[in-house]
Amino acid sequence: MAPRSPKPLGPSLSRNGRPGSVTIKHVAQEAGVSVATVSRVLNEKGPVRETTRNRIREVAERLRYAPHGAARSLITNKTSTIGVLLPDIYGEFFSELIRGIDRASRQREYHLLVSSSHGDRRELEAVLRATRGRVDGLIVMSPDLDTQTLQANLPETLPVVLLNCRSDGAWFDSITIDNHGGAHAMVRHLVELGHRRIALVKGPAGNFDASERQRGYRDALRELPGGWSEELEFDGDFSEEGGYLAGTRILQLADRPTAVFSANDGMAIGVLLAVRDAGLRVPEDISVAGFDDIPISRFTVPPLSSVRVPIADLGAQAITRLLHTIDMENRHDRLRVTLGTTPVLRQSCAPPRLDERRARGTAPTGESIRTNNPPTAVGGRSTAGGPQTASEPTAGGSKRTGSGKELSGSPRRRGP
Amino acid sequence: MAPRSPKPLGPSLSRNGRPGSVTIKHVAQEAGVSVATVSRVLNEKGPVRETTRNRIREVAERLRYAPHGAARSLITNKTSTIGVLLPDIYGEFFSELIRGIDRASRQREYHLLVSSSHGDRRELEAVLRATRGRVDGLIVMSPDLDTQTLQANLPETLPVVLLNCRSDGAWFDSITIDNHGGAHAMVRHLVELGHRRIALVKGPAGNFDASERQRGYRDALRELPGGWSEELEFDGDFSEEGGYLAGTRILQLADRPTAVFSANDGMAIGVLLAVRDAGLRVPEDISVAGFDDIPISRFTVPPLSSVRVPIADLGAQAITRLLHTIDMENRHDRLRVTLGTTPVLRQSCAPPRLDERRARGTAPTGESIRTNNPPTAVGGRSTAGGPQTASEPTAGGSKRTGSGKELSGSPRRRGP
DNA sequence: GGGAACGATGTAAACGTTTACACTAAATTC
DNA sequence: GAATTTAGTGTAAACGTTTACATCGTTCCC
Repeated sequence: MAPRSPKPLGPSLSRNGRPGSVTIKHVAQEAGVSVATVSRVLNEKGPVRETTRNRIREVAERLRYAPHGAARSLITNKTSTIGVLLPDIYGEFFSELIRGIDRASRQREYHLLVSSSHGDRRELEAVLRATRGRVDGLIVMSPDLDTQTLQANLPETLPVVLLNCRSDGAWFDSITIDNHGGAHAMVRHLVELGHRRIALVKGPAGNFDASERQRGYRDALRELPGGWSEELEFDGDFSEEGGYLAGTRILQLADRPTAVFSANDGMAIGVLLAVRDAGLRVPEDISVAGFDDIPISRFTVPPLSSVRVPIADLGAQAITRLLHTIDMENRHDRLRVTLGTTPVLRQSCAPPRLDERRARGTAPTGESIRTNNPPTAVGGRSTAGGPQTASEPTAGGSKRTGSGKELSGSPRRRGP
Repeated sequence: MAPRSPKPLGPSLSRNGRPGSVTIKHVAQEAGVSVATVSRVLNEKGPVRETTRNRIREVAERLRYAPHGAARSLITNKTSTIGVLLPDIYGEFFSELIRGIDRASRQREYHLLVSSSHGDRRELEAVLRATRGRVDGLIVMSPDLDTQTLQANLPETLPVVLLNCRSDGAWFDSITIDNHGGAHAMVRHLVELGHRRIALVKGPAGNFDASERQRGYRDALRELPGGWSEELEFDGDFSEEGGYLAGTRILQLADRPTAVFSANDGMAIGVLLAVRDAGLRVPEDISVAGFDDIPISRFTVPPLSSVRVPIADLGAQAITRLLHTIDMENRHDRLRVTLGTTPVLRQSCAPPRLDERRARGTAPTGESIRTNNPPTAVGGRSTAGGPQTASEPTAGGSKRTGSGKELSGSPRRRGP
């Protein structure tokens, strides 16, 4: 590629004519030392005389020298980059996750090589192979993919953390959110409110999160005499549209359910819409609960009960673990962590109507409809502990003179 | 670092003992050819005998060889990676943008090095320098940052596309969305509905998008006899909370505005909430419009009028331009593109009450409150053309028997 | 049959770093 | 004052590729 040429390199002009790429050689030449010394100064390794050091620093600064990443990682075998493989689309969840990962990695001076969509398997393989020599580790989240492909296409030495995947038999580290526990707790809560006929809006088939949440739903209902029934489970695809469709179908059931648990918030919002379009009210006529607690859920009408997921934690922990593995050269044993999820109760859930409860014989424990819960702090993250009551702005039932003071949550800037 | 050792390298064990990293040498040795030949086969350059080629391919496959990215880019001076620098937090907008960029770049077999937050200037500088030898080009979006720092810390040869930045005097390419035009058109629409007293919820000070939208708002009002007035402009920060606060203050005005234009949808949702909490109704008592048309805006109550922004386009165009610049080695002239934005009308805007209009003397053109617009296709993206009527599911005013059939828009999966 | 042209392959230089090792001169130790 | 450490620096190998050039057979064309 490069023509063979004599030694003398122009002061800040590399041989191939493109200016601007000043190398360590230029710095060395300009400072009148060898490249080794420059390298030593810049990496603060080995002893260098004070005066020399200053001179080199000054020259480097003046020439705007920045080491060539590829060259460096070629020899050090470190890229200070970690790869992030994400499923096709993840909306709110996605951006929050990236944010968590980014923050944690920046702190440790690592870069992020992100790949957000990998449709078919061949594409995934291509991406995987392409990562060689580009990343020091990999964070993979692909709830509808098999880990086989991963295992086959990655060098065994590459540290990998699986996020929220079914990690069947794979020897990767994995960090998961407690989908099952969260769903179970939320449905359990609905049951405690007095609901017996609770519909489910499922997530996409084959999706790990979706199936775990379904499992949680079923297990919660299994504790009741009636158990669960397939006819109360409706297909969905994690989209608002899908939720709307499912909601519409649910409302057409002869014996209408008194509550709907949706496998994510997006679909739950679709259900809310369907209920409204059918001329019914939430939660008076039917309760609705979601999963994920995306930011907007506090602002739906009525505010949506949901299951809070520690998304940012998920990312941060993945990074921590990954970098730890990278540091300890030797492979330690496989990690499996499950992060707790927390039900957050808002106004979209209430006890079923009195008459319905009477008809079913579930004893009422208080007045018919709970409106405004007293603000209570949301803390902890245990799944085991029962659901908690949210302290966020409640725009629920009817009039409240909101002062705005109650607005809580981290002041995240969104938009533009 | 590596100990000097004799030539013979184990069949698939690199010298430093870490297995798994099989190099081109291993392949060459195994296939009984020189590395040059292997390289030629794998890159499909130069003539190689059919049989040799097959043998090499087979060996490479068997050994799971993947070229070392860093080594390759060291010599080719191409990384097939482009860097993406984003502002701290961008929620929906952010993920959509990444998605657009990712899709476009993957198609061209480019990787993405993402850096989403760069707080202070020193941090940004560090990130910028770190990109040397890691990326072939840069996409930068930082609506509240000066381009000076960029210019100072990047090699002149690096292709850069600025997204939605004030590109004062910089010689970078820049692609911008028509913030001014969109805001202008939306406010203009409110005016045509009969509104005269229109409040603004501003974005964060110093933010480019925010200030442009404010300018659009002012320019639209300037066309009226009254003009604009500072006392109708309220501080915001692009968050729902900020919108709620601003909304509350707006409603407390003695002479209450009949409409509110918010610099983004998040704040507009906050305003919706504030109105509801004050016991008033949208759009009967007050109209509300936002900006960005984030997915959720179709599902608020009532559905929010907003300005659609071609986010994915923004990303895709940036990539296209960038790669084009990379291909053409020589620098052509600076590009400045503005992408049109499209007002999308939903149920959150209606003519002001009859009595109010009479009091102000603005002639009513029809009946008092427009409820359901006939579904019309949303197309094109011209800002110049007037606002368009949305065809999305309307959950507005009161009961509608939604069939779900009207649900349109791309079937984006969200969640989980 | 003697080049010329070409096809197939190997050799080795480069890319920009880091770092083991060699070397010198000064400082320390005995 | 000699021996030994130590600080400061240079030399050159290595990292894993790509590719210009050299080499060696063939085949082709008069």
